[in-house]
Amino acid sequence: MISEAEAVVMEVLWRSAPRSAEEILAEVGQAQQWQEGTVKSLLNRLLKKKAVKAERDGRRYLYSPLLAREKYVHQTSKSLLDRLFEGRVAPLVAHFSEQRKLSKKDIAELRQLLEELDDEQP
Amino acid sequence: MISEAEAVVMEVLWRSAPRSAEEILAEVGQAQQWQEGTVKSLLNRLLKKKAVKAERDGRRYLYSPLLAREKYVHQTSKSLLDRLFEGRVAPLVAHFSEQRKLSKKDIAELRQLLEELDDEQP
DNA sequence: GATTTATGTTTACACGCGTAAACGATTGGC
DNA sequence: GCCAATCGTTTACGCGTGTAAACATAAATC
Repeated sequence: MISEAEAVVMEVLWRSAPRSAEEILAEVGQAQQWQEGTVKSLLNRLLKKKAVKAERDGRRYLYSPLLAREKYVHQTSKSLLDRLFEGRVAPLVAHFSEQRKLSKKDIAELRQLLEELDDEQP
Repeated sequence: MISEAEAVVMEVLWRSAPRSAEEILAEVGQAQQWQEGTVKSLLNRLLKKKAVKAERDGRRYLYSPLLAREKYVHQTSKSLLDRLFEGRVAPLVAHFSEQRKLSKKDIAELRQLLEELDDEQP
């Protein structure tokens, strides 16, 4: 599985790829306070894990994701649901509801979602 | 923060406490294939992190949670939401919905939840 | 009282991660 | 052709984790 720092790099590539190491650093350097070497290392680990691929572009490489964000998000979330909420979504929502941590926007979107589910397969 | 293996021990204590190391092992040994020493180590790390407390009971200790499950669940889930879903619940539910990973039960419970929210503060 | 038994405490060790420095190779400029 | 800049690759190092063996200690038994 892919680590948290690695995921930061992936997020950049998921937003737009292919990208060079330099570009990735540029996009993430401020927020993360990373040096160049750090990004290089992370990219190499991601290569080893087959989460990204690299194609030569002159003297440098351009990196693209092989692992789809959808898949990563799903694995990660499912693992959390399994560990904390018996593998189901509703208990998680209930938890946030009890903690008063549902925004208006959340509630509106959830309503919308459920309506759409109604219309789906009758 | 508390690690995944440590959380397994916590779950036992959250279900019922106080418990001895032996009892914890008994409850978790099958599933985890852990030796006694492993549980002892995890308990000591949890003590150091102030996630559990120990009270003497004759020759042994009985352990109880200091960290509330609610709190742990919240920290862990919020961190995931922040990293993957802009910090909000609805996008997570949408994700599982798109993946057709909402059970009937989930959907029913979500509906219920939203109805209850209606009734709350008018 | 000496030995075994039951507990807890200390130490260990390999592995992944976050973070980077050092090294190497290729290329562009003079 | 040599030097400097630009990339990528290798190596490093401390820290947390998963997993446990080794050690210490106190109580129970013979």
